[in-house]
Amino acid sequence: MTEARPTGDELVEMLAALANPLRLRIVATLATGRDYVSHLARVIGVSRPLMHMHLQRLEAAGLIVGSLELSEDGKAMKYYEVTDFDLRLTASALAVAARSLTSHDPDKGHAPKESS
Amino acid sequence: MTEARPTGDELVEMLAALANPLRLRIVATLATGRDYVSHLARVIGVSRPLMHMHLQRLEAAGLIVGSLELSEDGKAMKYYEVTDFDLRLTASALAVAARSLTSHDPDKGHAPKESS
DNA sequence: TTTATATGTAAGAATCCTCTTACAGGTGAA
DNA sequence: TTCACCTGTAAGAGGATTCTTACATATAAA
Repeated sequence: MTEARPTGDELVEMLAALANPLRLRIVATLATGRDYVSHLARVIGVSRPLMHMHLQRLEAAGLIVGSLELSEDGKAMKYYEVTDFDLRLTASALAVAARSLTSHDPDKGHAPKESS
Repeated sequence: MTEARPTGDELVEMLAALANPLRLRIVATLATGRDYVSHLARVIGVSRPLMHMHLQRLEAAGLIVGSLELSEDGKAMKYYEVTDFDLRLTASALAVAARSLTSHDPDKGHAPKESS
């Protein structure tokens, strides 16, 4: 187990990264082996800038990692691969993660009276 | 295990529902026991219409269920409680779920040439 | 009747997300 | 030089999310 226990904020970021059909498909594709962005964009059928953005989102969440390498013919290739994350989503597990959320805003008075 | 294996689309909806600090806190609170929306809004510190919206989102994803009941003094109370979902998020598990995604659009030609 | 509780829902603003188009740079081969 | 690859990023449109305010309903108690 590499990804021990993410904080609430980290968990939200991970879930947000995975809560997208295209990004889910990207992770699924990378699960079968590493690949570089242009090829990945072609395989999945998406424009390269769009792929680039989604890969950044997944990497920021810690679900994939990229490394810029030089191919034999000298071209710069950015290879991505999945990290070995393992998240368990149950109500009680989420309750634990929720304790470390940093979006309380206890000062800002929400919940106005709303009396009509 | 109640939630056997959601489809790709269902999984995305579940993840999207959980990928929000407030909704994560709602699930965490309901994990300690059922509650009705007005009280839940007060406890968490959010306006009731906002709580209502988030509860709908969570219920649509199948993470919570609500039941409208009549209290002793005749008031209508909508109680929500968590379902016993149990999701495992690994790269290979996501790869399985991704196969049942319904957002291919194989006709619509993405990935234009983009040659400058 | 008025007050307090509960429910639902609609309209609008502000913001975030998604995606395309267009530009910048680089190397190697014809 | 030109073409075919690779990389990155910025601008803008369109739509989805999030949240507030405001309205509507109902019951019980003072």
